[in-house]
Amino acid sequence: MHICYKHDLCVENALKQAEMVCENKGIRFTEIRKKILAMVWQNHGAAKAYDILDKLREKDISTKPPTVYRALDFLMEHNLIHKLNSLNAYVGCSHPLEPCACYFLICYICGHVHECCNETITSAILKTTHHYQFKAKHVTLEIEGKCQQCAQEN
Amino acid sequence: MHICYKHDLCVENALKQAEMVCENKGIRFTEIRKKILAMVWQNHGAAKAYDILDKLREKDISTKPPTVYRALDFLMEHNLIHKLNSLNAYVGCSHPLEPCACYFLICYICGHVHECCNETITSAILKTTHHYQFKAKHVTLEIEGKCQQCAQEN
DNA sequence: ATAGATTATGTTATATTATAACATTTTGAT
DNA sequence: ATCAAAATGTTATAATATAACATAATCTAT
Repeated sequence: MHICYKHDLCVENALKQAEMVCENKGIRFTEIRKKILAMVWQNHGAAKAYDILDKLREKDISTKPPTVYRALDFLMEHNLIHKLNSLNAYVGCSHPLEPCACYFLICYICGHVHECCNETITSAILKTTHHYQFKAKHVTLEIEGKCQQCAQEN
Repeated sequence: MHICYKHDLCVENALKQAEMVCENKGIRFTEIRKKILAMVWQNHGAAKAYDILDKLREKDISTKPPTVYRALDFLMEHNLIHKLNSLNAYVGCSHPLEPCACYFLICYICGHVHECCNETITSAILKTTHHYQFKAKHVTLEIEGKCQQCAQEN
């Protein structure tokens, strides 16, 4: 996966924003939630629930699936992460303070996930749903393919 | 779910088109595949793999998951059905002879799935992927919400 | 028409993903 | 300090999907 210059900053930033979101909303950003958010942010790929579980179990063997799923549910509810349904995996949200419909470019070579929140696509979807008088509540848009870097290299 | 005037015709048509696809491609449209395609087409909602399995087991108790998943994989490979990742369920394709990127409007009230293959959305996606020089291979676009009928009724 | 190759199906076992239900602990509000 | 609410712990199991190997059906070339 194409790496950040300093991915630590991404993680740090994500945690800081999460703190703010939770403070604004008056909800609790507990240690487990923090730890799991950091794990999802481990890189710019998508994290699998049971990989997170395994990692937690390295420190505390008694950790169980609901611990992970509850934290993931919490993080999703508050737009701190997104679930990628096509992968059954979870990815950090880069703008939790300003939630919006997000679309994902997923590289099947390197696993990199690019989140884009794109007016062009949003308005195209809106036009379509409006045409059918369909009241959209949630949009899943995941585009799998080969990212620019991987296309060059292969 | 809003029902067809004569849904039998939908099923019949789907099977006829599937015959043609398979004949064109020189692939085998076996009894199992036919039966499972018909089950997916049972209505305009999405069918769950294990519901199909249960139905098959009413006739032959020895039927096992791989039977279902193999048929579903075959049907997907040849664009006879689509998987809805947000539901883990499968829906018939209404134009298997002319495969294209399809988008789905899924009503969370009645379960109706509307397949739309919409130039507006397609070109918006194309514009975005092109911008990132991303070579898209597969698009998952599933829009959950309330369909027109259900919006009126509730 | 038949042997060998290919494709499809049967079967066993298990992997992967996720949740229900209830007990206990921690936190927040009064 | 007490009660209510929220979070976490724990047990059990549900739901979804695949690997691996055995057998059967079909196709292809002779």
